[in-house]
Amino acid sequence: MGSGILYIMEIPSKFKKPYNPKKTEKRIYRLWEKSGYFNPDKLKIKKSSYRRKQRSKNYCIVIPPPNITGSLHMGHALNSFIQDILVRTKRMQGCKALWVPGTDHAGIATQNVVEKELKKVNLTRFDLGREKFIKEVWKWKRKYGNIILNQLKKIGCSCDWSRKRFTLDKNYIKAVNEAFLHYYKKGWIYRGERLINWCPRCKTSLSDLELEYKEEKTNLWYIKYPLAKSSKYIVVATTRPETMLGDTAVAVNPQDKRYKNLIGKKVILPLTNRNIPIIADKLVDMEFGTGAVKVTPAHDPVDFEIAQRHKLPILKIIDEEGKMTGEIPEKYKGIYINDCRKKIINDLQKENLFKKIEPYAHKIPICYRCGTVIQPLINKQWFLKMDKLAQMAKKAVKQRKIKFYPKKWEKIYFDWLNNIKDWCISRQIWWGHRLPIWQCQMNPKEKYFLSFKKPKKCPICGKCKPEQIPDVLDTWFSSALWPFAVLGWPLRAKDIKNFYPTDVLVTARDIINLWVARMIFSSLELIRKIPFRDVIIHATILTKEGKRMSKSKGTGIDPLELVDEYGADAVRFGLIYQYTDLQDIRFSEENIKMAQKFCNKIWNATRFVLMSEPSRICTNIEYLYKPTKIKNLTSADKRILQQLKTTIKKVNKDIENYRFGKAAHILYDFFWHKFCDKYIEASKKQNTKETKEILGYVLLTSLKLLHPFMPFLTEEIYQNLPLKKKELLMIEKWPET
RNA sequence: GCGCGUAUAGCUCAGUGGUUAGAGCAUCCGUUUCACAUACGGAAGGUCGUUGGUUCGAAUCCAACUACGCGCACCA
Repeated sequence: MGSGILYIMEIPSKFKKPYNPKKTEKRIYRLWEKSGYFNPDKLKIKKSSYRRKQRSKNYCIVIPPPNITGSLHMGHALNSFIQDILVRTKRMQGCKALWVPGTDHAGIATQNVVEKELKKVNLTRFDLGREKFIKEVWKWKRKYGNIILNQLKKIGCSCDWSRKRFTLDKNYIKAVNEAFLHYYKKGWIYRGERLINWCPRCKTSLSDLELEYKEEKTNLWYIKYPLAKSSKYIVVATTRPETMLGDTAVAVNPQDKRYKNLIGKKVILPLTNRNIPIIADKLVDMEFGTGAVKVTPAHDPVDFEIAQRHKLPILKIIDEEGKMTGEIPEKYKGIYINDCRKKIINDLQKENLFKKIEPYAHKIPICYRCGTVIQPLINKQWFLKMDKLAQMAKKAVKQRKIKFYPKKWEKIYFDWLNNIKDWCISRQIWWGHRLPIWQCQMNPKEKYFLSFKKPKKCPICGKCKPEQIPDVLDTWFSSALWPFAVLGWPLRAKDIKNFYPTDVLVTARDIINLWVARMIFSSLELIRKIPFRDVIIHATILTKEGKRMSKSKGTGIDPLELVDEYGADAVRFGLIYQYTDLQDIRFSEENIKMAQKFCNKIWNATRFVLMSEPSRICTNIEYLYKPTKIKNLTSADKRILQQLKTTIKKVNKDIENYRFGKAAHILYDFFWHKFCDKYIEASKKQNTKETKEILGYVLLTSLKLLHPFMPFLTEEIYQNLPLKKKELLMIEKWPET
């Protein structure tokens, strides 16, 4: 194994100019794709001290599937950079590293986008009908659904595209059916009449997690409810006077001395002349309003709970369109809630039934997909029992089988699971996984059965033609299966055997419960394994002013525009340089500029190494790994080799502990200030053979360490180094210490 | 209402008990000799949110307060 020194007369001409990412990135990405090494099946397992530390020879991350309606924003970019750093590092460390890409059909979000398109030509989904509408959505998906995945290629993501998945693929549907069947057999799926969140615009139910809240400035109306057979009255305070039409009681706190002698008496509900009781319930807050609350069981979650306890009648007075309905005076029927409110206020005023009206601000729930005010209403829906699943999910994190980074986010997880309610899994939209539930048409009672195919004969009555219920599953029901469904479950797939549980999940804090928690219990229940060992919750990227980046407000920054201006590596390094454990990152473009300069610095340092006189570089990679043959070292030589060793150790540790920002700082400091400022300067004075060799060695080792962070630049340089045995930096051996 | 997080240079952030508190960007001054002016050398810039406490010693630990952000809530 000789020294393998190659004397070169001229450096590649491209190094004479500054680094040009635009001319490089596409070509390098094609080179990687052509190599096939994004697919771990093509990788050879390498001996490496790092590989031995790994739990298995395989390493796997599944991407949080972006919605097909999505286009890359800063959050996606940060999310993807982290995953790519991990996968690229593990690949170089000798693992069969797999990063599975894919997209989510995103039920309500996608349906809304296509509905908006239809609206432009004055059509609604109901005009088209279910079948035609779904065809339109597929058409839309084929046209736009892959945009975001192609954007991931532009920022250098090394996903295995041959394993790309979509939540409505044939095989994915099998997984969803299998999961449904499993829960159904256990008796955990049931149909129930409950108070649910209803979006009158999307015309579907929503789970609690799918709500957002916005501040509403309104009034608190104090309404007099006359006592029956008396001239006295009790005053109730409300923000929604129109719901009084559905009141079936007035409730007070049992401890409240003011009302003690009224409990059990009746009041006459104004405008309707119905008699309703005054009841006592501990949920009533004596401090709020008058301490007496009107109870509208069909349209308020707390009132519903009170009604169940006291067996009160439940009067539904608001329908799925957001209009007044039911047993109410004729003049209010069929009008929208807001108009009805005005009418009611007017009518109550006429009868002098307001004690007072005071301004009041509170938060009201809105739909997370369209922003429409949510109507709580009573409705028959399908639910999944959560008690056992929640227990399992809690246990796995408590026993540290799954760890959150940073740990503080576990609290949000536990808080939700501790107060869990059964999961309403049915949605009244059309785009999604249809519930495999069929209804017998003969029986006057509601009878249902499960079937994945159209049944020839009704198994209940034996006569009728059963019909499948129209509902689809909550999008998050299918997303919850993602990590194992993409690897081939429920089949006994090789990938499941080799890559499951996956190693790490990288995501943002807003879907800890919506998605992460549900993956955990789904995996534990359905395949008796955790879905991943570590959960990285990264910061949210805000504007410099600390505001949320939003397209509609024009505060968003398009990462691809940054890539266009500074190059993908600069965006990657600049963003990761800012990575911390904080909940937010205020984005500053200055860091991207810094990284761009850093790219150029590396480029120029390479030029120096290549043209240092006599122009030569070690050509034998083995030789370069361990410059043991180098003797006669100066103190500068020894120092830089020691500093390099320390840098490798620190970078390893920081990547291992998911401290990516710190790793970037260390690499920056080492390369610029220790290697360039000090050692390169020193090398100019000590023009020895050893120095030239150390220059090459330090450069190549630095390129390897930098590759997960800035893959394009480092690969491009590597491809132009005069090395004898050269393949791709992407699969080069990670530096050992 | 309850809980969590943050507050350090003009800006974005490092820095968790120990000499004169750091980086990048921005500012000012100087330098184009041969890797790089996307560079190099230098300067200026901070009562480390406020108040109190623990300690020989606090940006760092504790408490309260203020501001901003986030999450949850039974927001009638």
